[in-house]
This record gives sequence, structure tokens and C-alpha cells, in this order.
Amino acid sequence: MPTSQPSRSQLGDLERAVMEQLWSAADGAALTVREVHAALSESRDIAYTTVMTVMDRLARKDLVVQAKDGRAYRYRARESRAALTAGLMRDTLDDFAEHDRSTALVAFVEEASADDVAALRRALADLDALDGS
Amino acid sequence: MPTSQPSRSQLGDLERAVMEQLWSAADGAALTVREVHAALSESRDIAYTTVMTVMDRLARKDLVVQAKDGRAYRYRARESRAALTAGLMRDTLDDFAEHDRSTALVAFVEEASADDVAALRRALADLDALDGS
DNA sequence: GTGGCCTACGACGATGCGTAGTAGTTACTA
DNA sequence: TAGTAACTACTACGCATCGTCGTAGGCCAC
Repeated sequence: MPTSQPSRSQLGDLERAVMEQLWSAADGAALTVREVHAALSESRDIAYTTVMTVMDRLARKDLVVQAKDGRAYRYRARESRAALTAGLMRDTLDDFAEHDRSTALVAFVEEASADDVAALRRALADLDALDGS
Repeated sequence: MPTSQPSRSQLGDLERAVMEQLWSAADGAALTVREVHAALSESRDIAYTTVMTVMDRLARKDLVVQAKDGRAYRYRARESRAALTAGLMRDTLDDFAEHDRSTALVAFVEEASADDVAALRRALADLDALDGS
């Protein structure tokens, strides 16, 4: 098995804010710590090294990919926000409902909002379209 | 909104093990600390007070309901395993994909196993049946 | 009134995260 | 070539959570 996340646990607030920056970078461009720091500094007072530490920890968790660019590192989100969210949801399902998967999914659907249900229906329909093509 | 969990964070291993015991109690019977401790003691070496502390913390988090029974407390899971799992999945979706909900759901469906997809389809079909009745 | 259960409360170590300083490296620049 | 600016590496501290448990005190049954 290649990329087996060690069941990526929940992220802290700052970690999420950094991921937000990486996700919002135009077409998945890789950002430097300085760029992320500059962006975050517009809404909060935070030290450069704090951002660096957090980004390093995210790299350690394999949530971002580090690539050397000259003297600096550039960081890129390894997964899109949607993919990470989906992965976290799957982790929850794996951790908690080994026996009970389908029951949990039923409960999820039952309590989902109308919009979410519609999105699920669309996604399943798309799957059909792919299979049938 | 009545029961708004403060975004129940991930549970620890022992906390989950205790929840497992409560969930596996015959028809949702409420258990005493002693009963849970006895059950856990079969597979691990653990002090009575450790179990008590954990159950108390679970009560503080509103994951279990405490009811006095004579001199002892009895504890009952507030939600079924399936409902809690679904709630945790929803929390993840809420936290992470404010903008991106449907994209995340699409990603979730796309990466889901065949069994999970089938379970989702069944759940949605059941919803239809309810609406149409 | 004494011996068991049971709860209440406190405590300690490990870990994760927010926070940041300092030291050390590297490369441009005057 | 020596200084300076930009980066990374390493360390550290405070706080919260969790696993772990001890001790103290209340109450019921003999």
C-alpha cells in the first residue's frame, strides 16, 4: 500500500487556516512559507516561524508536499479540500463502524440536509454515467 | 437548535472502548462502571477508577447519559454507534467544506467502496419510499 | 460500628497544537 | 570579500486532552 495516511486526525485551527491558503492558491500553485505568512498576516498577528512550524508539521503528516525551490521550500496541498474532507469522513467511518458501516451510512443520509441529499444523488448518478459509458 | 454538540472531537482509544461496551449492551441497557470495568478487564489490565474517570469524561461530553440507580450511576450511550458515526462525519463536512460541501460529497462517493455505494443507494431509496408514502 | 461498594477530586505523564526565539546556512550585494 | 537578508533547523513553553490511577469520603448491609 503506497500512501497510507496514519488515520489523519482532526486538524487544529491554525493548521486548517494554512491548508485554506494552500487550497486557495491559484491552480494548486505551491506557496512558500513567506507567502502563506503574508496572507495570514492580513487577518491575524502571527510570527513567521509559527507559520513555518505549522507547515512543517503538516508536511510531517503528509498533508502537504514539500519541494525545494532554490533556497526556499514550496508547499503544496497533497489533496484537495474536497478529497481531504472525504478522506476524513471515510476515516471516521472506518474507525467507528467496522461492523455497522451501512447502518452508519443510512443514519448519515437520514439526517442529511436536502442539499446534501441532492448532492449525493447527483454523485451517484454520475457514477452510473461513468459505469454505463 | 436543541442538542448542539460542541463539535465532538475525535475520541481516544479507551473512550471508544467504553462506548463499544455501552453500545453492545443488550437493548441499550444502562451499565454501571463496575460492569464496564469487568468487561474491559477481560482483555486488558485496567483500574476501576480509570474506567470511572473515562466514563465521567464521556458524560461531560454528552456522549453518555448518567442516571442514578440506588447508590451507583448507570451509564447509557446517548446515541447509537451509527448515529454518532454519522454525526462525526457531518461535523467533518461542516468544519471543512463550508464552501465545498457538494464537491466533498462527490469525492466521498467517488472513492467509496462498492458496498458503501450500495448502502448509500439503499438509504436514498428508503428516503424516497418515505417521501412517497 | 465496621467492612464494602461507590463517587468525588486531584494528579501525573504523554502527546498535540499554537506560539515563538535563536542559531545556523546560503546566497546576493556593495 | 565581508556584510546582510532570507530561509531552515532545532528547541522550548503553555495549554488542553487523554490514559492512568490513588486517596478520601459517603452510605448501606450486617
